[in-house]
Amino acid sequence: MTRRSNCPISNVLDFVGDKWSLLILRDLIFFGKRSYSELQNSDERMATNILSSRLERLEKDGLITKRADVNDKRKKVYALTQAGKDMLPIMLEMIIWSGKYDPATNAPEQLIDRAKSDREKLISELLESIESKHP
Amino acid sequence: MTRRSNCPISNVLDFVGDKWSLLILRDLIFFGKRSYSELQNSDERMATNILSSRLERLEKDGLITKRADVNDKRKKVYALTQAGKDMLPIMLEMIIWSGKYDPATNAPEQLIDRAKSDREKLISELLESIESKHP
DNA sequence: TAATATGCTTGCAAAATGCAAGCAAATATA
DNA sequence: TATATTTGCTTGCATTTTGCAAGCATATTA
Repeated sequence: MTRRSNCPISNVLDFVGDKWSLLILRDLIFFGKRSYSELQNSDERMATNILSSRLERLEKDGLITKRADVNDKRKKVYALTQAGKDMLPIMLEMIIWSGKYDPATNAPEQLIDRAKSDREKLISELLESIESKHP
Repeated sequence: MTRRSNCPISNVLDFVGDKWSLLILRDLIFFGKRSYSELQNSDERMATNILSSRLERLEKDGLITKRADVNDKRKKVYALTQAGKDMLPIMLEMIIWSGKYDPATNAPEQLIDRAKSDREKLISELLESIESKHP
Protein backbone atom coordinates (compact mmCIF):
# COMPACT_ATOMS: atom_id res chain seq x y z
CA MET A 1 0.00 0.00 0.00
CA THR A 2 1.14 3.52 -0.65
CA ARG A 3 2.41 5.31 2.42
CA ARG A 4 -0.35 7.19 4.15
CA SER A 5 1.61 9.06 6.79
CA ASN A 6 4.81 8.89 8.81
CA CYS A 7 3.07 7.39 11.80
CA PRO A 8 4.94 4.26 12.90
CA ILE A 9 1.73 2.31 13.40
CA SER A 10 0.24 3.38 10.10
CA ASN A 11 3.55 2.47 8.48
CA VAL A 12 3.42 -1.13 9.68
CA LEU A 13 -0.19 -1.38 8.59
CA ASP A 14 0.82 -0.16 5.14
CA PHE A 15 2.93 -3.33 4.94
CA VAL A 16 0.92 -5.97 6.77
CA GLY A 17 -2.41 -4.31 7.54
CA ASP A 18 -4.64 -6.88 5.94
CA LYS A 19 -6.12 -10.23 6.84
CA TRP A 20 -3.44 -12.43 5.30
CA SER A 21 0.10 -11.06 5.30
CA LEU A 22 0.81 -11.67 8.97
CA LEU A 23 -0.59 -15.18 8.67
CA ILE A 24 1.99 -15.92 6.00
CA LEU A 25 4.74 -14.65 8.30
CA ARG A 26 3.20 -16.71 11.10
CA ASP A 27 3.37 -19.87 8.99
CA LEU A 28 7.01 -19.18 8.15
CA ILE A 29 7.93 -18.55 11.79
CA PHE A 30 5.76 -20.82 13.87
CA PHE A 31 5.14 -23.71 11.52
CA GLY A 32 8.36 -23.72 9.56
CA LYS A 33 6.57 -23.64 6.23
CA ARG A 34 8.66 -22.81 3.22
CA SER A 35 6.81 -23.72 0.02
CA TYR A 36 3.75 -22.36 -1.74
CA SER A 37 1.71 -25.49 -1.21
CA GLU A 38 2.53 -25.59 2.48
CA LEU A 39 1.44 -21.99 2.81
CA GLN A 40 -1.76 -22.76 0.99
CA ASN A 41 -2.72 -25.42 3.51
CA SER A 42 -3.23 -23.25 6.56
CA ASP A 43 -6.39 -23.51 8.65
CA GLU A 44 -7.66 -20.25 7.20
CA ARG A 45 -7.57 -21.54 3.61
CA MET A 46 -6.35 -18.49 1.76
CA ALA A 47 -7.34 -18.32 -1.92
CA THR A 48 -4.41 -19.13 -4.17
CA ASN A 49 -4.50 -15.87 -6.12
CA ILE A 50 -4.45 -13.90 -2.88
CA LEU A 51 -1.55 -15.95 -1.57
CA SER A 52 0.29 -15.31 -4.79
CA SER A 53 -0.25 -11.55 -4.69
CA ARG A 54 0.65 -11.35 -1.01
CA LEU A 55 3.89 -13.26 -1.49
CA GLU A 56 4.76 -10.93 -4.33
CA ARG A 57 4.11 -7.89 -2.18
CA LEU A 58 5.91 -9.23 0.87
CA GLU A 59 8.91 -9.91 -1.31
CA LYS A 60 8.80 -6.49 -2.92
CA ASP A 61 8.51 -4.93 0.53
CA GLY A 62 11.56 -6.83 1.75
CA LEU A 63 9.85 -8.97 4.36
CA ILE A 64 10.46 -12.31 2.68
CA THR A 65 12.75 -13.78 0.03
CA LYS A 66 11.98 -16.26 -2.70
CA ARG A 67 14.59 -18.67 -4.04
CA ALA A 68 14.52 -21.71 -6.26
CA ASP A 69 14.63 -25.06 -4.50
CA VAL A 70 17.89 -26.81 -5.34
CA ASN A 71 16.48 -30.30 -4.98
CA ASP A 72 13.15 -29.85 -6.74
CA LYS A 73 13.04 -27.36 -9.55
CA ARG A 74 9.27 -27.03 -9.39
CA LYS A 75 9.53 -25.69 -5.86
CA LYS A 76 10.33 -22.25 -4.54
CA VAL A 77 11.68 -21.64 -1.07
CA TYR A 78 10.17 -18.75 0.83
CA ALA A 79 12.08 -17.37 3.79
CA LEU A 80 11.92 -14.42 6.15
CA THR A 81 14.25 -11.47 5.99
CA GLN A 82 15.37 -9.83 9.22
CA ALA A 83 12.61 -7.26 8.76
CA GLY A 84 10.13 -10.10 8.48
CA LYS A 85 11.52 -11.82 11.55
CA ASP A 86 11.23 -8.57 13.44
CA MET A 87 7.45 -8.77 13.06
CA LEU A 88 7.52 -11.62 15.55
CA PRO A 89 7.18 -9.42 18.67
CA ILE A 90 4.01 -7.94 17.18
CA MET A 91 2.63 -11.45 16.74
CA LEU A 92 3.58 -12.42 20.29
CA GLU A 93 1.56 -9.50 21.62
CA MET A 94 -1.37 -10.69 19.54
CA ILE A 95 -1.00 -14.12 21.10
CA ILE A 96 -1.09 -12.53 24.54
CA TRP A 97 -4.20 -10.55 23.63
CA SER A 98 -6.02 -13.63 22.39
CA GLY A 99 -4.84 -15.54 25.44
CA LYS A 100 -6.74 -13.00 27.51
CA TYR A 101 -9.84 -12.45 25.39
CA ASP A 102 -10.40 -15.52 23.24
CA PRO A 103 -11.68 -18.46 25.27
CA ALA A 104 -11.43 -20.72 22.21
CA THR A 105 -7.86 -19.88 21.28
CA ASN A 106 -5.67 -22.78 20.31
CA ALA A 107 -2.52 -21.08 21.55
CA PRO A 108 -0.74 -23.41 24.00
CA GLU A 109 -0.75 -22.01 27.52
CA GLN A 110 2.97 -22.45 27.74
CA LEU A 111 3.48 -20.27 24.68
CA ILE A 112 1.29 -17.53 26.11
CA ASP A 113 3.11 -17.69 29.44
CA ARG A 114 6.49 -17.52 27.80
CA ALA A 115 5.39 -14.63 25.58
CA LYS A 116 4.58 -12.78 28.77
CA SER A 117 7.50 -13.60 31.00
CA ASP A 118 10.26 -15.10 28.88
CA ARG A 119 9.95 -13.06 25.69
CA GLU A 120 13.53 -12.58 24.62
CA LYS A 121 14.46 -16.20 25.01
CA LEU A 122 11.28 -17.32 23.29
CA ILE A 123 12.02 -15.01 20.38
CA SER A 124 15.55 -16.30 19.91
CA GLU A 125 14.41 -19.89 20.16
CA LEU A 126 11.69 -19.43 17.57
CA LEU A 127 14.03 -17.68 15.18
CA GLU A 128 16.76 -20.25 15.71
CA SER A 129 14.30 -23.01 14.92
CA ILE A 130 13.79 -21.36 11.54
CA GLU A 131 17.54 -21.27 10.88
CA SER A 132 17.74 -25.01 11.37
CA LYS A 133 15.10 -25.44 8.67
CA HIS A 134 16.90 -23.14 6.25
CA PRO A 135 20.36 -24.63 6.19
CA MET B 1 -15.06 -10.47 10.20
CA THR B 2 -16.24 -13.99 10.76
CA ARG B 3 -13.80 -16.14 12.68
CA ARG B 4 -11.47 -17.98 10.38
CA SER B 5 -9.68 -20.25 12.83
CA ASN B 6 -8.70 -20.52 16.47
CA CYS B 7 -5.23 -19.20 15.84
CA PRO B 8 -4.51 -16.34 18.26
CA ILE B 9 -2.93 -14.22 15.54
CA SER B 10 -5.71 -14.84 13.06
CA ASN B 11 -8.16 -14.02 15.81
CA VAL B 12 -6.71 -10.56 16.43
CA LEU B 13 -6.68 -9.94 12.68
CA ASP B 14 -10.34 -10.88 12.53
CA PHE B 15 -10.93 -7.87 14.80
CA VAL B 16 -8.40 -5.28 13.67
CA GLY B 17 -6.81 -6.75 10.55
CA ASP B 18 -7.46 -3.85 8.24
CA LYS B 19 -5.90 -0.53 7.44
CA TRP B 20 -8.00 1.61 9.76
CA SER B 21 -9.17 -0.02 12.98
CA LEU B 22 -5.86 0.17 14.80
CA LEU B 23 -5.44 3.79 13.75
CA ILE B 24 -8.70 4.61 15.49
CA LEU B 25 -7.43 2.90 18.64
CA ARG B 26 -4.14 4.78 18.21
CA ASP B 27 -5.97 8.11 18.08
CA LEU B 28 -7.90 7.24 21.21
CA ILE B 29 -4.77 6.19 23.10
CA PHE B 30 -1.96 8.39 21.86
CA PHE B 31 -3.81 11.53 20.89
CA GLY B 32 -6.63 11.51 23.40
CA LYS B 33 -9.27 11.90 20.71
CA ARG B 34 -12.83 11.25 21.74
CA SER B 35 -15.24 12.60 19.13
CA TYR B 36 -16.12 11.66 15.59
CA SER B 37 -14.77 14.86 14.10
CA GLU B 38 -11.48 14.51 15.97
CA LEU B 39 -11.11 10.98 14.66
CA GLN B 40 -11.85 12.17 11.17
CA ASN B 41 -8.95 14.61 11.25
CA SER B 42 -6.06 12.19 11.43
CA ASP B 43 -3.12 12.47 9.06
CA GLU B 44 -4.35 9.48 7.09
CA ARG B 45 -7.73 11.11 6.29
CA MET B 46 -10.06 8.20 6.57
CA ALA B 47 -13.28 8.48 4.55
CA THR B 48 -16.23 9.31 6.77
CA ASN B 49 -18.32 6.30 5.79
CA ILE B 50 -15.40 3.98 6.59
CA LEU B 51 -14.85 5.67 9.93
CA SER B 52 -18.51 5.22 10.68
CA SER B 53 -18.54 1.54 9.81
CA ARG B 54 -15.32 0.88 11.75
CA LEU B 55 -16.60 2.60 14.87
CA GLU B 56 -19.73 0.52 14.64
CA ARG B 57 -17.73 -2.67 14.33
CA LEU B 58 -15.26 -1.81 17.07
CA GLU B 59 -18.18 -1.12 19.38
CA LYS B 60 -19.94 -4.33 18.44
CA ASP B 61 -16.67 -6.22 19.02
CA GLY B 62 -16.27 -4.69 22.46
CA LEU B 63 -13.12 -2.71 21.80
CA ILE B 64 -14.66 0.73 22.24
CA THR B 65 -17.75 2.28 23.81
CA LYS B 66 -19.95 5.09 22.53
CA ARG B 67 -21.79 7.43 24.87
CA ALA B 68 -23.67 10.68 24.46
CA ASP B 69 -21.78 13.82 25.42
CA VAL B 70 -23.41 15.42 28.44
CA ASN B 71 -22.36 18.96 27.54
CA ASP B 72 -23.09 18.93 23.82
CA LYS B 73 -25.91 16.73 22.68
CA ARG B 74 -24.68 16.66 19.10
CA LYS B 75 -21.51 14.95 20.23
CA LYS B 76 -20.74 11.35 21.04
CA VAL B 77 -17.88 10.29 23.26
CA TYR B 78 -15.84 7.33 22.07
CA ALA B 79 -13.70 5.53 24.61
CA LEU B 80 -11.62 2.37 24.83
CA THR B 81 -12.69 -0.72 26.71
CA GLN B 82 -10.06 -2.77 28.53
CA ALA B 83 -9.87 -5.06 25.51
CA GLY B 84 -9.18 -2.02 23.35
CA LYS B 85 -6.55 -0.74 25.75
CA ASP B 86 -4.90 -4.14 25.69
CA MET B 87 -4.13 -3.64 22.00
CA LEU B 88 -1.56 -1.05 23.09
CA PRO B 89 1.34 -3.53 23.42
CA ILE B 90 0.76 -4.59 19.83
CA MET B 91 1.01 -0.98 18.75
CA LEU B 92 4.17 -0.45 20.79
CA GLU B 93 5.82 -3.32 18.94
CA MET B 94 4.80 -1.71 15.67
CA ILE B 95 6.44 1.51 16.83
CA ILE B 96 9.63 -0.41 17.59
CA TRP B 97 9.54 -2.05 14.17
CA SER B 98 9.13 1.26 12.38
CA GLY B 99 11.82 2.76 14.56
CA LYS B 100 14.16 0.17 13.12
CA TYR B 101 13.02 0.06 9.50
CA ASP B 102 11.37 3.37 8.64
CA PRO B 103 13.91 6.18 8.32
CA ALA B 104 11.11 8.71 7.90
CA THR B 105 9.09 7.71 10.95
CA ASN B 106 7.72 10.53 13.04
CA ALA B 107 7.84 8.47 16.23
CA PRO B 108 9.81 10.40 18.86
CA GLU B 109 13.06 8.66 19.73
CA GLN B 110 12.22 8.78 23.39
CA LEU B 111 8.98 6.91 22.76
CA ILE B 112 10.80 4.21 20.81
CA ASP B 113 13.43 3.89 23.52
CA ARG B 114 10.85 3.64 26.26
CA ALA B 115 8.84 1.09 24.27
CA LYS B 116 11.99 -1.02 24.24
CA SER B 117 13.30 -0.65 27.75
CA ASP B 118 10.56 0.84 29.90
CA ARG B 119 7.47 -0.83 28.48
CA GLU B 120 5.36 -1.48 31.54
CA LYS B 121 5.72 2.01 32.90
CA LEU B 122 5.10 3.53 29.48
CA ILE B 123 1.94 1.48 29.11
CA SER B 124 0.55 2.54 32.48
CA GLU B 125 1.40 6.16 31.82
CA LEU B 126 -0.29 6.17 28.43
CA LEU B 127 -3.40 4.51 29.78
CA GLU B 128 -3.52 6.80 32.80
CA SER B 129 -3.33 9.79 30.52
CA ILE B 130 -6.52 8.55 28.90
CA GLU B 131 -8.26 8.24 32.26
CA SER B 132 -7.58 11.88 32.99
CA LYS B 133 -9.34 12.79 29.76
CA HIS B 134 -12.34 10.59 30.53
CA PRO B 135 -13.31 11.77 33.98
C1' DT C 1 5.49 -42.73 -21.26
C1' DA C 2 1.66 -41.45 -18.50
C1' DA C 3 0.20 -39.64 -14.21
C1' DT C 4 0.85 -36.49 -10.66
C1' DA C 5 2.71 -32.56 -8.03
C1' DT C 6 3.94 -27.78 -7.84
C1' DG C 7 3.43 -22.99 -8.37
C1' DC C 8 1.23 -20.38 -10.14
C1' DT C 9 -2.39 -17.34 -13.73
C1' DT C 10 -6.92 -16.12 -15.56
C1' DG C 11 -11.79 -14.89 -15.67
C1' DC C 12 -15.56 -13.51 -13.31
C1' DA C 13 -18.85 -12.43 -9.43
C1' DA C 14 -19.22 -10.40 -4.92
C1' DA C 15 -17.70 -7.50 -1.36
C1' DA C 16 -15.17 -3.66 0.45
C1' DT C 17 -13.34 0.86 -0.18
C1' DG C 18 -13.18 5.67 -1.47
C1' DC C 19 -15.24 10.00 -2.97
C1' DA C 20 -18.61 13.52 -2.93
C1' DA C 21 -22.78 15.20 -1.65
C1' DG C 22 -26.49 15.61 1.48
C1' DC C 23 -29.04 15.83 5.86
C1' DA C 24 -31.22 16.18 10.62
C1' DA C 25 -30.45 17.67 15.22
C1' DA C 26 -28.10 20.70 18.29
C1' DT C 27 -25.64 24.78 19.17
C1' DA C 28 -23.63 29.35 18.30
C1' DT C 29 -24.21 33.84 16.26
C1' DA C 30 -26.48 38.06 14.68
C1' DT D 1 -35.74 35.18 17.40
C1' DA D 2 -33.92 33.98 12.99
C1' DT D 3 -29.92 32.37 10.66
C1' DA D 4 -25.63 30.21 10.21
C1' DT D 5 -22.65 26.70 11.64
C1' DT D 6 -21.13 22.46 13.78
C1' DT D 7 -21.56 17.61 14.53
C1' DG D 8 -22.26 12.98 13.41
C1' DC D 9 -23.46 10.77 10.51
C1' DT D 10 -26.03 8.41 5.69
C1' DT D 11 -26.53 7.72 0.73
C1' DG D 12 -25.30 6.87 -4.04
C1' DC D 13 -22.05 5.57 -7.09
C1' DA D 14 -17.45 4.41 -9.18
C1' DT D 15 -13.25 1.93 -8.27
C1' DT D 16 -10.55 -1.50 -6.11
C1' DT D 17 -9.96 -5.70 -3.68
C1' DT D 18 -11.32 -10.26 -2.55
C1' DG D 19 -12.87 -14.89 -3.26
C1' DC D 20 -14.00 -18.88 -6.07
C1' DA D 21 -13.18 -22.07 -9.65
C1' DA D 22 -10.88 -23.57 -13.43
C1' DG D 23 -6.88 -23.98 -16.12
C1' DC D 24 -1.95 -24.44 -17.30
C1' DA D 25 3.20 -25.03 -17.96
C1' DT D 26 7.09 -27.24 -16.01
C1' DA D 27 9.19 -30.71 -13.24
C1' DT D 28 9.09 -35.07 -10.98
C1' DT D 29 7.39 -39.77 -10.00
C1' DA D 30 5.44 -44.24 -11.23
